Amino acid sequence: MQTVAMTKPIQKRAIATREKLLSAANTLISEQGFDALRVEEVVGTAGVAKGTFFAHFKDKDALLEQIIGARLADITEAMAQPPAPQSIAEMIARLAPLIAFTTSERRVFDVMIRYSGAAAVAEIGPIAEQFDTQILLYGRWASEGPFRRDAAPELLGEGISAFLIQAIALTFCALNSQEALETRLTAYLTAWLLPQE
Amino acid sequence: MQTVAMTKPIQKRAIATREKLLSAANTLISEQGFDALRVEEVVGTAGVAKGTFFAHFKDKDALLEQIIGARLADITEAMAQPPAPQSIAEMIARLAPLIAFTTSERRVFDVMIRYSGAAAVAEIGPIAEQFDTQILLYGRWASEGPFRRDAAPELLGEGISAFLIQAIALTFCALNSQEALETRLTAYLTAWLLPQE
DNA sequence: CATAAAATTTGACCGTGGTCAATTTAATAG
DNA sequence: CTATTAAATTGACCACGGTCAAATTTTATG
Repeated sequence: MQTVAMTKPIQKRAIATREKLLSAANTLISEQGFDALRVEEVVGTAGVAKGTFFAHFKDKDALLEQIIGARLADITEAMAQPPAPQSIAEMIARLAPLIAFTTSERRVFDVMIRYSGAAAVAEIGPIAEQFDTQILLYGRWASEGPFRRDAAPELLGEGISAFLIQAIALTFCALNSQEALETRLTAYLTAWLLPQE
Repeated sequence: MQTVAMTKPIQKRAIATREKLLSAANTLISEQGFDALRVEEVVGTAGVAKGTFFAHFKDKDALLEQIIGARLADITEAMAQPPAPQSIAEMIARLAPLIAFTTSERRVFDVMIRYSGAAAVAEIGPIAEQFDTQILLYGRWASEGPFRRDAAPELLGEGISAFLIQAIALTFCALNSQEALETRLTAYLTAWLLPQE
């Protein structure tokens, strides 16, 4: 036992197997959506045994966490590129891709909510990490736009995130359309970011 | 076919069976908690066949929706009795029973979130109904206490609800304690109800 | 009562997520 | 090259939610 190789005991083909599983899952999801994903289909497509799946992912949701987290990362990065929005309307327009993805399937929203509350944990998951990043981004937006100045940017960011979730949650009730979501979110964010007293 | 009995085609022992199922479930939950509840145990305790369960409840969550909805109704009613809280601290103290129940088990929170977004649907579920009632209550509190006046009470109520959910969601991350929840909620509600500009 | 029609209940059966002891494969030492 | 050890993989198996055609019980009718 020398000084080398202490951090990573051993791994090899396992990385390739994991990639095969993720790739198979992504393919199946693109074909049939998140809700129709079956573990047996994933391992069948990947060409491995069922037990292997659970050697790589704690459960099915852990796989979804990785995949959804990765997609959120792309979306978040794209949202962060342009300069900060200078009005509520601009902000909501900027949030459109995130809203579209989050409302695309009920399952996506459920998994996101379940894994969202993990900020600041040692082993932070990919979804929680994205929530963290988003809150920071929203905080930056709040501080770089013509909005209230009496609260810490991060607090304002957390509020934006909370209102976004609330607006989306109400969307999944049958008769609330996308139109309603934006109207509702506008009311929330106006009261949150532009109080009149 | 005369003029009588058009609304209720037929029912009889079914009501008793439903009561047996609900009673059995409540007993089991009080003994082992929500998460350990098994449909087979419920029907075993109630003395009916498995299929009967699903003739009465669409799925397991539908049963939980009824039970959790009923408990929320009790809690909400108790919260509504005293006069409106006159400070953020009083408000959070008043919310204590609701917070305690909601954070008691992860499963409870998950079911509540899943069924919360149904306000204003024709066939409104018991949990969504309670959310609705709570938002109205919070709106009343906001209007009857020394808080901002530049937004509609119901909007303020929705915000309180959104922040409460956000604070609770963060609780389920390992290292956020009850203490942290109240601290966080205080910050949220202060910024929401008492903006300084 | 007898009989038909509808509501309710039944339990064998299935789909799918998840477990685990046994097997195979890769890494390391002599 | 062989032996030893640990990681990775396997697939039979289990747990549990949910389905459905058939059997049973209730209600309605003459």
